[in-house]
Amino acid sequence: MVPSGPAPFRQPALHAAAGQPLVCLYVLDDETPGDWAMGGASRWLAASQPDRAGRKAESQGRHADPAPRQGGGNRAAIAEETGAESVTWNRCYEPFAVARDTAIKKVLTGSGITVESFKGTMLHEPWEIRTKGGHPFRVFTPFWNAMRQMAEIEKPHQAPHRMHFHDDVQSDRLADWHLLPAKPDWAKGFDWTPGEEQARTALYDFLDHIAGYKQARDRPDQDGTSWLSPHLHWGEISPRQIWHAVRARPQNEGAETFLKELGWREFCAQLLYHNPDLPTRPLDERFRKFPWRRSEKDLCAWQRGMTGIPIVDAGMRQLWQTGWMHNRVRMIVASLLIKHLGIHWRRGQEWFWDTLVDADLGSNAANWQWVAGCGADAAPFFRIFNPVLQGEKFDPKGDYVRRFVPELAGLSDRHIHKPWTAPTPPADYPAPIVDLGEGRARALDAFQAIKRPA
DNA sequence: TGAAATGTTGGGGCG
DNA sequence: ACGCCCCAACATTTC
Repeated sequence: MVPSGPAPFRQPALHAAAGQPLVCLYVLDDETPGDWAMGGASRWLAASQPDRAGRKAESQGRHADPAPRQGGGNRAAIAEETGAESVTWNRCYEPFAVARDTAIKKVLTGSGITVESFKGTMLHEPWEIRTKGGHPFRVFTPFWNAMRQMAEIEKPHQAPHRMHFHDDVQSDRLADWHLLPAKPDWAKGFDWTPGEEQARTALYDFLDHIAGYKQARDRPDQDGTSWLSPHLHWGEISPRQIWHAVRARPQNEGAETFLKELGWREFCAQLLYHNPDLPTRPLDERFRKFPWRRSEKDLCAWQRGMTGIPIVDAGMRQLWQTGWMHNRVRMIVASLLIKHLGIHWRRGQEWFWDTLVDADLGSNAANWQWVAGCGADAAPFFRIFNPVLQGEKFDPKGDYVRRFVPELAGLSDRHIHKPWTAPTPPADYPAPIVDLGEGRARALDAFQAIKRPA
C-alpha cells in the first residue's frame, strides 16, 4: 500500500527554486550525446509522460539547441526570454552531459545568472566514494563496503507548500517531437505506464514482498523484481526516496540484497564517470585484440528471438514486445551472444540501448563489459552460461518460455528448454543456430589467444 | 551473479 | 567374510 499523506519530493533543483516564479524545462537533446542519443524505447517513454491539464507543472519542452555552438543552448535562451535570475538543474553524469552542462553553466554565469546544480539522481556523487589511496573503486564489493560506511543518506525533501509558474513561455508541442515509432509501431505491446504516481505504486507494491527478493529476483517466471528501473532512469522516483522507503521497513535479507542493487547502479555510474570510454573500449586492454566474429545473420537471429534456444528467444522477444527484460535473462542472452556466438559485446549493448525502456548509459556499458569478462570487476571470460541449465534452474516449469515463445507451449517440461531432444520438435521453431558445446569450446579457444603468455 | 572435468568416498551387489 | 566393481553423491580442479 502506498502510504497516505504527502509524497517525499524527488527534485532537489526544483525544491531549491520553488520560492520564485518557475519555468520548468525539459530539454530533448539529440545532438550532444552523439552515438548515445535516446534509443527508440526511451523516446517512447519520454513521449508517454502523463499529459495532464496542469502540464505546466510537469514541464515545458524545448528541443535542445546545442549549447557550445549557440552560446548556452535553450536554457540560456529561455533564461533571457523570461528574465530569469537563476537557473537550477539536477546533475547528469554521462560524459557528454557533463561537458554540455559545464559549458552552459559558464555561459549563464557570464550573463550574470546564478546557476546551481544538485544531486538529484544519485545517492552519492561519482567522485565521493574513494579507496583509501584516493582512487575510484574498480571492484564492486569494496565499493559497496565503503558506501555502507558513509554517513546515512539524506532524506528526500518535503514538497514545497506551493509553487507558482511563470506564464507565457513558449513550449514545443510534445507531438511535434515525433518521439513515437511510426511504422511499424513496435511499441504497441508496451504495457509500461510512465509517471510519478506509477513509480510510487511500483515501489510500495514491491516493498510488500521484498523479503523474498533474494531468491525471487532470479526467477523470470515469477514477479519478484521491483520494476523500478525505468522510473528511476527517468527521474520519476529518486534513489533517495527508494532507499529511505526500504530502510523504513523491517530489514531482512531481501531488503539488503535490493539495496545492493542500488549500489550496483551507483557503481556503474561512477565507472562511467571515471572511464568516459566505457561504452566503446574494454577496460581490460587485452580484449582490444579479441577475435570477434562478424555475423549479421546470427546477430539478427539473436535480436529477433530466433536462435532456437528457448530461454534466449523468450528473453529477446520479451525485450522487443515489452521494452524490458528480466535481469537473469539479460545475463543469459548476453552470454550467448558474446561467448557462444563470439559477437562483440558492443553489438549487444547497442541493441539494448535502442530497445530497453530503462536504457542507462553507465549500467548498460558496465554490465555488458561485466558479462564479456573485459570489465573492471568482471565475470572471468571462461564463466560461460549454459542456457539450457540456466533455463531449467530459473524457469523450471517453462512458464516464462511458454509465455513468450508460443511455438513451444505444447512441449513437456522435460523438453521445453531443449526442444531439439523432443520426439517431435515443433516445425515452426528453428533448430539452434549454434551447438552449445562447440560454441563454448570456440569461446574458450579464442580467450586463450588473448591471454597473456603464462 | 558457472559448467564441465576430474577426483574421492562409501554403500551395496555379487562372486 | 572378503575383495572387487559399479556408481551415485559430493568435493575439488580446471577452463
